[in-house]
Amino acid sequence: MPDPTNAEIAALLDELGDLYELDGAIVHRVLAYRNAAKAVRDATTSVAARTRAGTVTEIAGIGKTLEEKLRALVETGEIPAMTKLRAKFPPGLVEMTRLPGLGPKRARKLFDELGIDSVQALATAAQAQRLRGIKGFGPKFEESVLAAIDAGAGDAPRRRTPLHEALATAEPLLTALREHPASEKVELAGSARRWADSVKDLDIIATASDPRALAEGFAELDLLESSSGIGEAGARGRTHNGLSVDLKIVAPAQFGNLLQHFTGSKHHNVALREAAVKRGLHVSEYGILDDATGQTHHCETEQEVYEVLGIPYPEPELRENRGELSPDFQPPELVRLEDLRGDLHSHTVASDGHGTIREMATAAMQRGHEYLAITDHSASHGFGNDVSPAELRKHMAAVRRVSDELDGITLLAGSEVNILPDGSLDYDDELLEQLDWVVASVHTAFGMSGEDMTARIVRAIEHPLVDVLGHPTGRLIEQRAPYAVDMDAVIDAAARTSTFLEINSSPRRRDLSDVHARAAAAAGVKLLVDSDAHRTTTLDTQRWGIATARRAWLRPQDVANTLPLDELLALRRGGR
DNA sequence: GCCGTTTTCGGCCCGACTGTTTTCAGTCG
Repeated sequence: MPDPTNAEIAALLDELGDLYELDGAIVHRVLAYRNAAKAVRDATTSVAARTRAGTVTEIAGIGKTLEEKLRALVETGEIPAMTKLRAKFPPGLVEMTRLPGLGPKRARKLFDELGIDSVQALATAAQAQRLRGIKGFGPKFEESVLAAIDAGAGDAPRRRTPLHEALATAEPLLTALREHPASEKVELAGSARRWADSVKDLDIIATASDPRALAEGFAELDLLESSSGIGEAGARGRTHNGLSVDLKIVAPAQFGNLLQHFTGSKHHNVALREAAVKRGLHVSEYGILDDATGQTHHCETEQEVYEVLGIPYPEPELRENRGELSPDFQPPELVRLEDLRGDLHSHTVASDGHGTIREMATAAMQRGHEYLAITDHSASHGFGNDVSPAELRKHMAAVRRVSDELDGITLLAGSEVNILPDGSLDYDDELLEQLDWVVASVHTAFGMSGEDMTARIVRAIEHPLVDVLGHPTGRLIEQRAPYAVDMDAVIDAAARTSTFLEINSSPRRRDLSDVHARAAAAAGVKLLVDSDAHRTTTLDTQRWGIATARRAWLRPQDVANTLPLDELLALRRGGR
């Protein structure tokens, strides 16, 4: 039986929290499960392995009791308490609590008193007006719960919007607000400001000379499909692509407090407030109350908020409660887009790209790059645009010719080679040896078992002619889960063989993820932020890869393509 | 259930909104 992944364990802990909540456990106990689930999800090593090794309680949020439950899970495949609770509460009950306005307490009451155990049963009872007989429930509740069910709440949660789509929606809104005569300061907050993989909605914080005029101007924007709640405090809107936007207009003296609060993350804010309480300070979105003086600090800027608390300012990308609030936090000098000197993964018309070698090279130069690897797909790509060995030889010659002809950029003749299901590559070594640069990636047979997939990828990493593992987990944000692969083993193999790991910058991928990239860097692996561009314009996707790198706490020295080409190549195994 | 430069017991972020209440519990972000 394979070990459960961190994501699987986290999901179980979240479910256990839900079940204990229905069981009437005190809120802090439930919160402990939710915190533990987050800690597991963010853990940079295998929690199952750490459970076996007896070091799992070193993870903040996991104590003796949870260690016991994790041990049972790892050794027997189940947690006894969970089995018991699952038998006690039908799964429909947990679904009911996903309805707005219906939490665990009231769901439990409906289950106990009316036997309602599913969203369907709830709808039937509400229609028959049977809910109003229960103390604490009335006609309004019946009405709103039916409306919510009608609107599809309680179905699968709505897909979060990938960041690049969200920012493409947000940027014209921000511009329009900044151009409005009544606006003063306008900033994007929320997970979009933290450059998260995806967002639920957009939060915008503003100050204005005439708040109501700004709110009305916002509501009238053609960019919005509808709006509501227009007033001096702001307005709420919905864009044509279905994203909801909250505009909050605040007094200039509190702009910093509000921006900090609505930038989050929620976990960062909770931890921040806990830390503040220990210093006799109480943080809210409106200010910081000082117990000692009874005074409330209002902060015009976010920097002031952290200053008053005596906490070093963390960049928004770091605010996930992953160590940025620990007492020994030193703000890292995070890598920036302008630190990159080149790009080591790109495609041309030779495979499935849309630009010629020269077009891609010229576009890379225009972006200030000193080098670009041309890495078209290999022989078995399978989409009708593969490159046969004979074609590859010609292609290599063409890449080198263009490289010689252009001043100011060096092209590497490379390939993105398929990792076949058995871990072998689909060009033979004799051909690979002639390439300047080899990216190895999985493009087929995603459904393998974790054990097989891990062995497959580790074998490719161990191949002496492979320079970098491309999009290591295969995930597509909000679309496809990573393949079952033991990332500890992959990172270990990469560290052992001096193989680079890629942060593929395609905004649909951002793979490695922030958590895995951080683990890789901690293990001494060098990362590459690559565009995987398929046309000249998508060379710009490196901004998303850099966002992930920053969320992974990476500094320039962690990212190899911040180096001049000769220094980068010297880091390859054996300085090949 | 976790955790400790107040504590191994007794705390555990903060505020707003809602509907059902006669002072508030539950829910949400």
